Amino acid sequence: VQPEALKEFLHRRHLRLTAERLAVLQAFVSAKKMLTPHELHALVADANVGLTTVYRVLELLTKHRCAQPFLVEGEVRYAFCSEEHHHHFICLSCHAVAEIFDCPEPVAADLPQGQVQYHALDFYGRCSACLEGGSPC
Amino acid sequence: VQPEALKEFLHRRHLRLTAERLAVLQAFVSAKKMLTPHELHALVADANVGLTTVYRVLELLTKHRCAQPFLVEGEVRYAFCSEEHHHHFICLSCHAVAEIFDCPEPVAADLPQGQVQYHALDFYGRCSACLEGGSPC
DNA sequence: TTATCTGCAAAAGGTTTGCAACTGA
DNA sequence: TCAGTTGCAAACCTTTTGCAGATAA
Repeated sequence: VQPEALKEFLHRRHLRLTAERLAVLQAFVSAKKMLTPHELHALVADANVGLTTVYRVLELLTKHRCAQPFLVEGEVRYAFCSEEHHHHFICLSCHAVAEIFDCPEPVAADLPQGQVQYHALDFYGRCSACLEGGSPC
Repeated sequence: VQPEALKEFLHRRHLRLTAERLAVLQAFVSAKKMLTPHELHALVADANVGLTTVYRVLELLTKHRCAQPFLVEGEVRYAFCSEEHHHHFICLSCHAVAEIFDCPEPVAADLPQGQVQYHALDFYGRCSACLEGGSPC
């Protein structure tokens, strides 16, 4: 998400573009990995953004489906998400996230077909960086 | 899980069969839905089982892959899980869980194939009971 | 008998809320 | 100007831990 896109995103919803939101969003997007609120706060600490604001931005993004919380090994981690339907590849070692736009449209025979509203499909493993270098990302 | 199976399960791991564990497990299995620790505690309250014990049983089951925590609408909910590979159908209204053993073996083209260790596939919607009756489950 | 398990109370974390000051539009 | 936003501190809730008493094996 570029500054312009963010401005447009916020303006469409009658929300204000603030330095804090910009800082949080840029840190979040450029991290390209799942972050805990605490980790995200650490990334914007030098911009003097409070932890409360980090929580509020995450809530805002989640509500607008631009972020999604996951439970990874007991911790709540947020991933930045595109608006299109997609899945994820998540690195268990460094929590890097890659979006998978090629949906295999999973169909299980013993599923109550008419009742499904949506599905979540996530792949877990190790990213190439973590497989190669011993110390990851 | 029947009492005998539980006894065998615990004995194999040098763990003790207690009335509390039996009560929690039976309530958990027979609920057939995702429960918060708090909800599970309420189900065994008349058996005088403490909340701490509920947490400890859930931790034990999770460690042995007999339970799995999910993040559903901001809440941590546990589902009882078979040992075989399976997926889930989760009712968004009453949190009923159905295990899906027919795995579609999802393959996405743009996925780093060699790196995937496992995948999670979950279907969300409304169970028949909730679709029919207005007041669900 | 004894290592394990339980409940209670306290501690520890993580997340949310109230509020006064600040600020983008 | 003024509704929306922020940071701080306090409140809240969930989960974990320490410990003394109870108990399965």
